Amino acid sequence: MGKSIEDHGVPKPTLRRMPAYLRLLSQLQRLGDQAVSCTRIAEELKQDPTQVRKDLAFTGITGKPRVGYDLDELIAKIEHFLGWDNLSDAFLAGAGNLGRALLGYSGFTAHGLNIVAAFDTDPQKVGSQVYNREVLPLEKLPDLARRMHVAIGIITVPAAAAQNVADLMVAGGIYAIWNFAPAQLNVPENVIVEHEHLSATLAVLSRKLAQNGLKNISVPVG
Amino acid sequence: MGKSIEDHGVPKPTLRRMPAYLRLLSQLQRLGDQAVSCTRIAEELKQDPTQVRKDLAFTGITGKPRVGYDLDELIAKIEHFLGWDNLSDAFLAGAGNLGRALLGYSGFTAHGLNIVAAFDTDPQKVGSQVYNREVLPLEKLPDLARRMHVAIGIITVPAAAAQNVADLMVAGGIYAIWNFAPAQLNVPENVIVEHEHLSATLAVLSRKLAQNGLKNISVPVG
DNA sequence: TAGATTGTTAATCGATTAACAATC
DNA sequence: TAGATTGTTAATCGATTAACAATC
Repeated sequence: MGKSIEDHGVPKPTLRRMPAYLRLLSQLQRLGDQAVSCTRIAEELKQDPTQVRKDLAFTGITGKPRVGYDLDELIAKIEHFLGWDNLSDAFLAGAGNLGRALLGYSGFTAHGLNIVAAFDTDPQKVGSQVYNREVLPLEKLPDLARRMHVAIGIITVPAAAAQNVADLMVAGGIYAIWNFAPAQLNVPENVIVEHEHLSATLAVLSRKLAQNGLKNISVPVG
Repeated sequence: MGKSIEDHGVPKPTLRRMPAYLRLLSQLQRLGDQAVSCTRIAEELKQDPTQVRKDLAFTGITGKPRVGYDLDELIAKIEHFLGWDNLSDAFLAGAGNLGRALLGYSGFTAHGLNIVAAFDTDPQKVGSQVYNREVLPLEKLPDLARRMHVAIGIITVPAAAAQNVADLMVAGGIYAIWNFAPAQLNVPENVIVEHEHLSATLAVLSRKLAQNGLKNISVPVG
């Protein structure tokens, strides 16, 4: 409901495929390739070549018939398209195992994400350092977010605490939330929320398993 | 390409919405409600009522006009539909922070998932216990998987190691893989793979941010 | 009964795939 | 040149949303 006026109608599936392109392209770049065709990309990623071509067209790239796309240029265009060519600061709430995993992942800076601090309510955790980031008391989040102009909030707290954390983030002027808690979040319209709902993926996996399970087991191995 | 013969055409988006229904329904159950209407569900989850009705119809439930669906029955039907009413054993490879987060999450048993052991190559980790699960050497995975008839493999290793781990899982007869590594996996056709690609979600978030960012910042707060 | 809700068919919307002319 | 590949338009497919009769 109400797509942004600024969004030039990029399909969400297209956006979700972009990182896979980027990964493959970086590999090819490391191998010393200069150019790449949609045909090649499609083969490697087991996708439809036309789909790849349409996806890439959204970045504004222009290719050469019989050659394909310039690799360096394509990578730059995709990174710019996603806004991964400049960093946004982020606060992470919930310094448990999942939070630590995200804090410890070094790949995010290449994805435009710079987690600058973590927050928790646990006095045992507050004051400690996790992968060179300070763990601060949760109640300080709104004030600090506002003062540091932090754009992104990452929620890795238990489901029961998620809405409260989201409220604090919104209060601090954060307007993009990446939510890992299995909970619905109610936020103002202008705040972007993307959910990482593990249970959604698990539902697909479970259902396929329940459907295919018997078939697979009944096939003799030797 | 080649949808399973056994899959009675359930749309993937429908499957992905099921866990959210289940969460809401359990909440209502705890509040003591006996029945629930699609209208109600749609309102709570901010969805279209017709869509909810269609989704629920896949579970085989029948409702009563003016009343809705019996809450207990609906929960049972969804759980059965997803195969969450009986447990599947799973092996987890990669006992880092993310692996630990999954091992420590107690909600999976309610989602049909029983992680019985973890595997790692790090001698420091091997032999230890993580949330009551033994951490075993990775090379033992195939043999153990086969002997224990483990159906599901969870990959939480770095991207560079993911394909090798997938190969070991397939060698052990595992036929459903839940992949958290930012890597493509090549597996035989009959093996189910579902990816938890954080970068895909991040791409959507980043793009929206890049598009809406200026607009949001320019709106005065007071 | 009146009216809220179900179940289902039809219309719309959006994404994928196919077809094909243009080009290097 | 011949032919692989791009760019784009048209056709298909699948999911969402609208419309509406049936029902309790």
